[in-house]
Amino acid sequence: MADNEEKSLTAESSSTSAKPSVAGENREPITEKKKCGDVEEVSVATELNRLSIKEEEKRDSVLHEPEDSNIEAVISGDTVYTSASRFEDLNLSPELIKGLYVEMRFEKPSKIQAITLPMIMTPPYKHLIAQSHNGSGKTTCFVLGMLSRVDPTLSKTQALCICPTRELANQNMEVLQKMGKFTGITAQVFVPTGVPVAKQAPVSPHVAVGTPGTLKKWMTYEKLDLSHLKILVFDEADHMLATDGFKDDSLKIMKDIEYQKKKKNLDTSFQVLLFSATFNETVRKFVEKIVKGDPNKLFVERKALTLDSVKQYKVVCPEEQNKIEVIKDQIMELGDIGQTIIFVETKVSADKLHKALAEMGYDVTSIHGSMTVADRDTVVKEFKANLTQVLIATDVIARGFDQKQVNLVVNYNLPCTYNTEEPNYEVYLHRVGRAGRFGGKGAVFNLLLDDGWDKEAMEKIEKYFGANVKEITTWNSEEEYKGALKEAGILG
DNA sequence: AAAAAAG
Repeated sequence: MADNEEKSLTAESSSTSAKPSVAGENREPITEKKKCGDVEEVSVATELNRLSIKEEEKRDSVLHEPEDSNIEAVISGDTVYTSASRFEDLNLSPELIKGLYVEMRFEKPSKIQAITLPMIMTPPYKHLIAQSHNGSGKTTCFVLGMLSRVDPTLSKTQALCICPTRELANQNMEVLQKMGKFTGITAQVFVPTGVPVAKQAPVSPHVAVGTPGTLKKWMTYEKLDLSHLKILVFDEADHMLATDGFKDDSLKIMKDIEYQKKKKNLDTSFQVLLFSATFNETVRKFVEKIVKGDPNKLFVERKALTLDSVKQYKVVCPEEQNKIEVIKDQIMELGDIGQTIIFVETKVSADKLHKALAEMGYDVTSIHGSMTVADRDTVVKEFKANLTQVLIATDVIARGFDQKQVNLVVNYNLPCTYNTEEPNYEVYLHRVGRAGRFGGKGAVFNLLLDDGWDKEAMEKIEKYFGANVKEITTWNSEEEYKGALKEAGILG
């Protein structure tokens, strides 16, 4: 109930939405253009290199960026976008600027923010498909994008963000509320609460954030009117539009928005932003078809996606039971290494591992989709408050979950693709990305069995990302684990 | 068989 109450972000009086300049007068454009049909292939590598030298000098900035070379950008149309080296370059309202500095405590845009924010905010508002590394600041891109495009004086829902899980929806809502605290913009999260949607009163927050099922419900019961929508965001877009993900729901919501607009004889167009750290070839092709009319695109080369700051290790355990011993003896007894997430494949194995460790007297929590929403919320709240140190999880929190203190990720099982022999490369990358947020240090332990599939899958993953995954050669050697964690920089 | 969902 409380979750679905409309929340005002207001702390001060509102202002009209800001419009950024089309191109900076005194700044150099980020692009070197090469004509290629009606689309221009644009290399931003030169600019990025220049930026990284600059950033090297200012070491103490809040946002530490992982290396962002190997980015490929395609800009459509004639608009020249200028990389925003400061938030002031974006013509944001003073209230939004205040939110960025005072509430978020940002100093300047991260690389992905510097590049995409002008693309998002400059009219004509083009669609954007943007890929960038885990922990590089994508959320700020689309949250700021939504906030900057909302007119606070118009009491209509103008921005919508669709997320794959309630946890991510809640997390994005928190960021939005913080960033927009001084703007007067209202926002509401749409996730299951236990109260039937049919019994809810109609609402019209400026910004809506939610999960597909609940959003669909609110729309079909005509409790949420999106006929004035200006901007639609898909967080974890590759999963939101994947066949084995939320493709049908996502397309249905897009159709319903158009229908709502048509019914009121309003312009049916709206800007679409697609953000993710991963876009495999299949999804990428499909995604490019979804957003019509030459979207701006930003992609990262696959081999450049793994974070250098997060060291990866693998260890072959003779028996399944040994995995629990590794967790017990090598991880639970380490002392101060920050927080840990242990990923398992199924809900049942999450419960089993939780029970096993609890019986040995260890203080762990777990989260998966069969738990009550109240329990899920509590577990996340406690973990985010640093009250718990070890969290066992299914892939509910594989994507997007942002907790800076997570230094260690354990893959109790390697992620596999359902009904195939293939490992799930995307999920692997997302899990690993829970550690080392915003350039922080991290380590990953992959617990393998000696049964063939595990080792093969691990090798495929290494090859796919060109990753260096070092082997811990003796599964029960304390020195080796400690050495690994010291090497990763998370053990003193 | 992860996830979302008064399906």
